Amino acid sequence: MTASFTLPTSSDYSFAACCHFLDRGYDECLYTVQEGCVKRLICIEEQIYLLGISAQPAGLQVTMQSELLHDRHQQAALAYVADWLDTSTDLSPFYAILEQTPWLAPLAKAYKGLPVVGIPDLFEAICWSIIGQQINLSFAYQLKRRLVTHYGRSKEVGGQRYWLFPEPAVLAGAEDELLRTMKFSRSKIKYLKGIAAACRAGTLSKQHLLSLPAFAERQNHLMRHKGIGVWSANYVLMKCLRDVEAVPYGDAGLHQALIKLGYIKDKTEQEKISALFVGFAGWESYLVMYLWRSLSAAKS
DNA sequence: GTCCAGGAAGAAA
DNA sequence: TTTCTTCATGGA
Repeated sequence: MTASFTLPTSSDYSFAACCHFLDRGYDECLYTVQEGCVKRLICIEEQIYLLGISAQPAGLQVTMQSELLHDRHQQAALAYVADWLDTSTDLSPFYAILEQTPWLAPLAKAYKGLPVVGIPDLFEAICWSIIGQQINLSFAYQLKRRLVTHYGRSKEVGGQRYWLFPEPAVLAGAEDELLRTMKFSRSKIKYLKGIAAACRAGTLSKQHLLSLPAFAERQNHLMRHKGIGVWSANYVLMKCLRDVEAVPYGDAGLHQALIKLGYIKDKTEQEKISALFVGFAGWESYLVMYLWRSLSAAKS
């Protein structure tokens, strides 16, 4: 059975802009983007649903397919989509700042309505940050696909198989040698299994991170775990905890974008980069998002 | 063949 | 405290 709901969005919001970001040409295995419809599985209290998300005049249309549907699960699914796709942030203050900077102003126009697309699941967000360390993105997506299709649960709907990111308990017990054949480095294996064990044990949780009042505390709590450095901590805080002040300093994509726009000549100009973000206080992660988006030239 | 990717940890200086 | 080395693979 299929149920359909409407999720309101902020005024400037553009689902099309989301779709373009979600479908930048990488081999993503956790969702599909086809004809203006995003589909992915979601697991709520051991119940698996296929979500379909598309645009409608009043906001987003979210459909849920499953054998049975609990009201509580419906609310959780809508909350997940609202968090993932950042549907409630009013972007106009961000554009006001962006347009004051001539060399950045074109980004506001080109990607109008693009929010910060997140990764609501903490374990998934951390794993993705570790997988993506120091390797090119296409290889990172290859690694993620091997991990997900081997250790994740899946469901076939309409001839298409969809996947959930693996559970911490499953990855914690993964065989090192098998992960090696998937081309994970020994350090990535060690980091991923350590994070999996911490998440399974509950010593690392989104709920606890959210309870820490200061940004620096959340950063330090993440960085206590092997495999999470400054870049990963900030990446996770930006994509999962939605800390707007989280900037993944040192990020290769960030450097590329700023070089391409002519703001810096190489990645050594770190002072200039931090100076730029000072002017975007409260909207730092949005600037990062737009800079990343500016790297994929395909569509606007 | 070389360089560097959406870095991090451990060793060495 | 700062800098160097290693990790692993693949695309340019």
